[in-house]
Parts: sequence; C-alpha cells; structure tokens
Amino acid sequence: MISIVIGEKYYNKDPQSSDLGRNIVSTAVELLDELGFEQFTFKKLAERINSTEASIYRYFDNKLKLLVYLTTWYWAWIEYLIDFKTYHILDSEEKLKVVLKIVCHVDESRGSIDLDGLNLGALRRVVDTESDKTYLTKQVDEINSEGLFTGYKSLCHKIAVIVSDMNPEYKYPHALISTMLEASHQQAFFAQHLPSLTEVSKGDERSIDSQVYDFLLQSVIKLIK
Amino acid sequence: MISIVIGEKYYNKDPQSSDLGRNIVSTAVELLDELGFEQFTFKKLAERINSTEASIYRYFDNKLKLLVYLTTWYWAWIEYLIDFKTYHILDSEEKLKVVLKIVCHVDESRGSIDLDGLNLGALRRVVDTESDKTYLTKQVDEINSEGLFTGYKSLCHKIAVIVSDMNPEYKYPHALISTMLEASHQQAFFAQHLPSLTEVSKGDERSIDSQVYDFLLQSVIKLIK
DNA sequence: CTTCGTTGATAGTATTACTTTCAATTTAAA
DNA sequence: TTTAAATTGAAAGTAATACTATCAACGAAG
Repeated sequence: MISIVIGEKYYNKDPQSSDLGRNIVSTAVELLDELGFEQFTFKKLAERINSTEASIYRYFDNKLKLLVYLTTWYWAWIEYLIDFKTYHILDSEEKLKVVLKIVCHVDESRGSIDLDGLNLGALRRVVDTESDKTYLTKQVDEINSEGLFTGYKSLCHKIAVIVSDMNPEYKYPHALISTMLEASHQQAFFAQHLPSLTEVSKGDERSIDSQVYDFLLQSVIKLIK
Repeated sequence: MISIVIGEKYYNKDPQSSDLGRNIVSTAVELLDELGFEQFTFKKLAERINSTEASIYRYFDNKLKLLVYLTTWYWAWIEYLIDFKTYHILDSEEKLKVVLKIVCHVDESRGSIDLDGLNLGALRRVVDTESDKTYLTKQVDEINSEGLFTGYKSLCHKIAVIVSDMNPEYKYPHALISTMLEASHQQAFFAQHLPSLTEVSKGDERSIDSQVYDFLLQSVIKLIK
C-alpha cells in the first residue's frame, strides 16, 4: 500500500489528516471534472459533501491552491510510476519508451482506478484540461517562489536526464520534455474537441492515448538522435 | 494601409464600427496585459475608458468572447504576415523558415508597434499567456460549433500544408504544427517565469524569441525529413 | 422636424470569494 | 476523569463580479 505525500506549503491544514480533508480532495476532483475550474466553487463543493465553505477554507486558501495541490499530487504519482517501472531498466532508450507510455497512459487498466480514494480517471481529465491554469496567471511568480511547482519541475528534469543520457550533445532536453509533456495533454484534448488541429483521431481503431504515444515517441527519438 | 476584419459572429456589434468600439478593443488589450484574464473585468475596462459596463456588453457578450475576438485578430494578423512574406518564395523549406520566424517574432522591430490602434506588443503578451483559456473551458464545444476557432485552425492548416509539401509521407503535420505553435508561447513563458523547464534563457546573449525560433526550427526540420 | 440609433446613468439581481463569530462536539493531555 | 485544545458546523456579513433592465439625452439621417 503506497501513498503520495504532499508537503505542507500546499495547504493550511493537511487534507490527508482527516476524513473531511480527504473528502474535500476526492470530491473536488470529481466536481472539477464535472464543472471545470471556472464554474467550480467552494460553496458547491461544500454542499456536495454536506459541509460548509468556511470548513474548506480551513484546508485550502482558494481554489487555485487546491488545483495546484491536485496537479502536484498527479505529477508525484506519475513520477512514482516512472521510478517503479524503470528502476530495473538499464538502456536509456528503453527507459524513455516506458516513461512516455506512463505519461500517455498507454497500457493503463480501464475503469476508474482509485488510489488514496482519488478517482484517477477524473484526476487525469482535470490535469489535462486545467493544469495549465496553475501557472497561466499573474500569480505565477508568487506561487513559484513558494516552491509550489517543484513537482512538475522535478518530473521534467527526471525525464530530461534520460534524454541527456541518450545524447549528451542534444541542446534542449528540458525544452523538449516540457513541450512533450504539454503536448501529451493538448493532443488528447484536441482529438476530443478540436479535431482539425491534429491527426490523432477518435475514429481511429487505436486509442487516442496510444496515438499520442506514437506521435510523441517518434518525435522524441528522432530529435534526440 | 491594411486592416484586419473579423466576422460578425464574434461580437454583438462591430467594435470597428465606432470610436467606442475601437476604444474598447484597444484598451482591453492593455488592461488584459496589465491585470491578466482573471482580474480583468468589464467594470474596470469601462472605468478606464470613461464609459459604462452596459455599453461594453452591447459589443461583447462577456470577457471570454472578447478574448476569443482578440486572439482571432492576432492569428489573422499572423496569417496575413505569412501570406505577405512568403508569397514569392517557392522552396517549401525556405517558406517554413520564414513562417517560424513570424510566429516567433524574430526580426521584429522593437517598441510597441500599432496596427488598427492596437498595441501589438501587449496583444502578443496577452496571446502568449491567455489564449489557451479560450478553449480550455467547458464551453469549448459550444464556441467551436459557432465557428469561433476557425482563425487558429486555418493558420495551423496553412502551415501544415507546407509541411506536407516538404514531405508528403510525414504522418502528423497538424499535430506537429499545433504542438509547435503552443510551444512558441510556452517556451517564451517558461523562460520568463519557470526557467528550469527550458534551456531558453533570459541570460543568453540571444533574445528569447530567437532562441525559441532556433529550438522550433531545428525540431521541425529534423522531424519532417 | 421627427425619428432612430447610440451612449450614459442608474439601479437591481444572483453569485462569488471570501472573513468573522460563536456554539457544539470530539480528541488529547494532565 | 476533568480540563483544555482543536475541529467542525451554522449563520451572518462584505465587497466584488457578471450580468440585465430601464430611461433619458444626444446626434445624425430622412
């Protein structure tokens, strides 16, 4: 039994320390998935869990911070999966393939898996659609100076190291990986909502996830070599 | 003297048809640049131009639609520049280079250029930071079905055609170009606010814009061949 | 001279994003 | 076992947001 632990700078009171806290987090994921970040409010969340706005504010300053907490949890989980599934792999290229599969959710068992009581399918959709909003705000520098983006940075760096390992001459390992991580969301989103922006297609016999994987793997490998 | 014309589905009343309308649009760009989309309101805009909320609502349904209008204007302008600067070029690779230069704002004369009374520097920053919010919302499908994303789609397609021209075998022209267009914002943003996510650096002797251009050009060319 | 269209001014509503206070209850410590 | 501390719920309040509606003043066009 594993558990993702998130540092205290993300919240006022550790949501993992109480039933109410865990309930706030897991219900927030589902409500964000249903309503989207803009329509999501602490009031609605409070109603859903039969609690009050004031109680939720005791855990999180505001909904942006809650979103930052959730995305950090998500990236920490991805990083855990990477460590777990690649620690025995020696070949860098093989390692990179596994990493991209994890990032693109290829080979993932269907249905809504739960970990720490979180609906991972919903969390993934929330991250796909909303995670960019954690930094596309005038508060970026403030949030960043509090160290709240270290989860994403750490993941990006971990993968960039594999890239540098494959080709120490390659000039843009971090730029490449941040671009690819973003593309993994975007291409899946475009396939669903703006299909003319991508060849990745809902109608294809292969899943969207494996098409995105195909696109990213092919791109990354070719660029590094 | 040229002028970018935006279709009527984007507004209730054509902002180009009156002083007030033009003032709304040009001041909106500056206010969005200053405050960011979340803090920007029609009330604040009305105060800045000594008008009223009600008057602004006569032009635009809400601030999302205004943002969609502005990004559409921006992409239309980029597309105009592409047509203008590449129509005499026969070689596809040469064409693509020019296109990427335009997209990355390389060779652009410094200072805040004005076109149609718009502060293009501010508009560009707004597009870099806020444009993703036009589609990362639960209203995507609705907005898309009204045809309001055709500007971006058309630009993406225009560049994808050049890619297909260079290599008809390449499988992902649209996916590649949408990824690169997004990366052109992101990498510039990361260099400014989250520098550990990219090798593009403020401290470099070359401008951020030309570093991003270098990264994108090198990537795109290598992937197509 | 009249009518239409545009804008400004004012007011009003429901919702959001919080903060504050207080009482009830549960938990943990002495 | 009592006592104090921490947690939550309940209720109320505030300033701002995202609108909508009404009406009067004004200028331009017929």
